[in-house]
Amino acid sequence: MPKIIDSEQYRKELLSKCFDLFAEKGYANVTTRQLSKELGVSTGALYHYFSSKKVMFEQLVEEISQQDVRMLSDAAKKAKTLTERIAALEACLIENQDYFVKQAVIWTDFYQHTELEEVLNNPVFKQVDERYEQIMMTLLGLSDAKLARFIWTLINGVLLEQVSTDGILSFTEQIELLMKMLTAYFEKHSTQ
Amino acid sequence: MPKIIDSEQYRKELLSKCFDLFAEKGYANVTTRQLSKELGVSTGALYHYFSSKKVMFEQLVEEISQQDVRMLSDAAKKAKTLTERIAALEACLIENQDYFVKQAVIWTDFYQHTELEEVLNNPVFKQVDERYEQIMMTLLGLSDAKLARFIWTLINGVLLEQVSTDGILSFTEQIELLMKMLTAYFEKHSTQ
Amino acid sequence: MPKIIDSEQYRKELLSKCFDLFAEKGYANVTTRQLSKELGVSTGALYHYFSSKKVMFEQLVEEISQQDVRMLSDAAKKAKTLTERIAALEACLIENQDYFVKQAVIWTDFYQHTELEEVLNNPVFKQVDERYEQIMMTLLGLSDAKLARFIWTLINGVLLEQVSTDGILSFTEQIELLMKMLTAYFEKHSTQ
Amino acid sequence: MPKIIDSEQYRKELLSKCFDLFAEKGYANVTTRQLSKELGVSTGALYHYFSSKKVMFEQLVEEISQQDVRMLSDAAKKAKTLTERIAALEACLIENQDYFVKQAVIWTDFYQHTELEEVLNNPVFKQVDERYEQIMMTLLGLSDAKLARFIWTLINGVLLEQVSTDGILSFTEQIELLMKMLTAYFEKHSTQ
DNA sequence: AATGAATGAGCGTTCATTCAT
DNA sequence: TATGAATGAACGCTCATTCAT
Repeated sequence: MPKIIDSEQYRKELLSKCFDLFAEKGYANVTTRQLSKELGVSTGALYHYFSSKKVMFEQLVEEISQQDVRMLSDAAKKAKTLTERIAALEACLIENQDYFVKQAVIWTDFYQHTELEEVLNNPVFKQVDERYEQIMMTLLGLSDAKLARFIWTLINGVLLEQVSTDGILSFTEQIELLMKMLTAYFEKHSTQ
Repeated sequence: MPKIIDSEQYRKELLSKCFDLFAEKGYANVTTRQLSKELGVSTGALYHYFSSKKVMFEQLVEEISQQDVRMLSDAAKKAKTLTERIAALEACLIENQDYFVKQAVIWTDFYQHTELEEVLNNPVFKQVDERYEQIMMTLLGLSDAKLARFIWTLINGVLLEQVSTDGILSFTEQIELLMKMLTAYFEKHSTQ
Repeated sequence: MPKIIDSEQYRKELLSKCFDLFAEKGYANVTTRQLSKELGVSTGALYHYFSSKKVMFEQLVEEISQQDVRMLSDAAKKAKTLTERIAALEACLIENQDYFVKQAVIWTDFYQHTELEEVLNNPVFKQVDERYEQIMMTLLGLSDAKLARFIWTLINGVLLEQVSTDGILSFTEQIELLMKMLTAYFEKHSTQ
Repeated sequence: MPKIIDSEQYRKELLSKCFDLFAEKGYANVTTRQLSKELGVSTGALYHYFSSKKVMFEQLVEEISQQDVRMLSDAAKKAKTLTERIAALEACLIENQDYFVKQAVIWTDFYQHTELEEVLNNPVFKQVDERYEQIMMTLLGLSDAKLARFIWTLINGVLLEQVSTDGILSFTEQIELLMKMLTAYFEKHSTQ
């Protein structure tokens, strides 16, 4: 029980430690006792850093979205042509497969456990949603926001499939297939 | 004998009545009291027909898969060419949009609340998974099981997106887009 | 664990059983576990009959006020002259000393743990307050509501004193003294 | 030596600052965090000056009793006849109405949260009780200790009534009425 | 077959108190 | 002295499940 000096720093550490637990069991199936045990602190300490389990989860979701943006932004930097961009996205997803699967699970869980009105009115989540749209537009050099969002939707579909099959189906294969579909679609619809 | 039939019939009625509740609130957020109230029976009666809440949910999932197969089979009957088949799938999904969204939510919820090992070892769910694979193969006239499964995965991605945006994004548009992508992919890869 | 048939009846029994506990320890110092143990039921059963600890306490307060009115009404019946009325009040208080002391403690506790606005706006408690006023007016044949209320106030002072001294000071003596004061006051101010 | 004096002085300052908080919310409803925030110190500092919340409360009660004695003693100084004494008591109570109401609340709270045996065996509180008795005897020139104590009891009844009605009933009126009763009683029983 | 009262482990949360700094 | 992060027992309450009727 060393005394924590950088409180903000420690809060983020706690968040990153609870990522796996929430991803594996889901919000409703993780108890605060499990959380505190896993994080190596008392339940009281948890409430010192987060005003409730719900708030903790929300802050985790926020944290994740920032990390996603960071990862995908980095992936986009070197790619120039559409083919290169698609390859870069594919590589980033495959490289960070475990992370992205967990992330997708947590988002799904979040939407499932939050009142819709609350989600839609929450400025943080509006912004997060827009960030995903934006990053997909930038990454693939698209001008159509809906298309960008749609591609992210399909990726999420593949990520969530991993959960239900525990990776029996090859993630790499599926992402490659998805990217081939995208390529076919772009080829067909950009030349017309 | 007639009593058993009635009882079985009644069990199925109860299941279909709890579909909406589970889809809207999620497994963990529905209490047995809510269920019994909604179904118009006592909690005791619920336990007469289902040995636990979990079993009830599992039987619902099974029931859903059978209904899915029925709906998609019907859709496939008249279609002959690949284009017609894709159109039929699109029409079926759009026509039963609400149902399929709820169904996808329930499946996701199910996987999130069940230990993986349990899912993978459960013969019922193995079979259900295979049924989805089979129906997509039949419907689209595919010989590649993985591809069939993959398409179902993408459809699920679009269905779940509806939940998080509450239909702000047009489901019809997205399904159409997905079908266009499939068409482009098939065109490109069947001629090679 | 016999199954309770007359639910309403049983609820009242539970209330009367928790009277002593609340009076001896005070609302905040009685836990629901203590209550359930003392009442011989599970904590769950408590919540079957009362929606919260607070509601339980409020219903107890209501129940008490009704009982008070009953006791004091009975006391008033036979008395005719002012002297007789005062004697009847004195007798009733002394006879039911333990009950009235506990009742006073619970009221005090209630006011101490409830937001004032809530008390003042609560129709039940308004009514209860008026009942005490009314019963004192009837009992002593007064037309002055404020005087009636004031006398009840003084009686409560004596009742609460018993708590802090645990009856070292004779309750009987003090009530007699209070009644003498009342008599002296009435004699002086009715002849003028 | 000067440090000790400062420390002692500071302790008393802290006590006087927490008077309002305890009076308004009650012992059980004030947390040590609230206390430390209100007093402008850390929770650690609180425990430097007081070994526990309970001890803090007890010392406050003691402090109050000393202040009461001081106020009532001052009131008694100039009064000579019984009529003057009663008027002086009345004036003192009315003038310091807010203080005396809070004080009565805290005493009541104290008795409600302390085991009786503990109160009765605690030399400090024995002494405090006697001080009240003494001051009432001195103030009213009484030789009967029980009568003195009884009058203080009635005054407390009126003070506590203020809490439950939030001053809707005039405190001044009620104290005047009480003093009239006392006068009537003294007149009747001193001439016999 | 059906009821709903009863159970009690376990939940999220609080808070008096401690102690490393 | 003084701080406030950390503790963990205990709180009010929930709810899947059982069982007397």
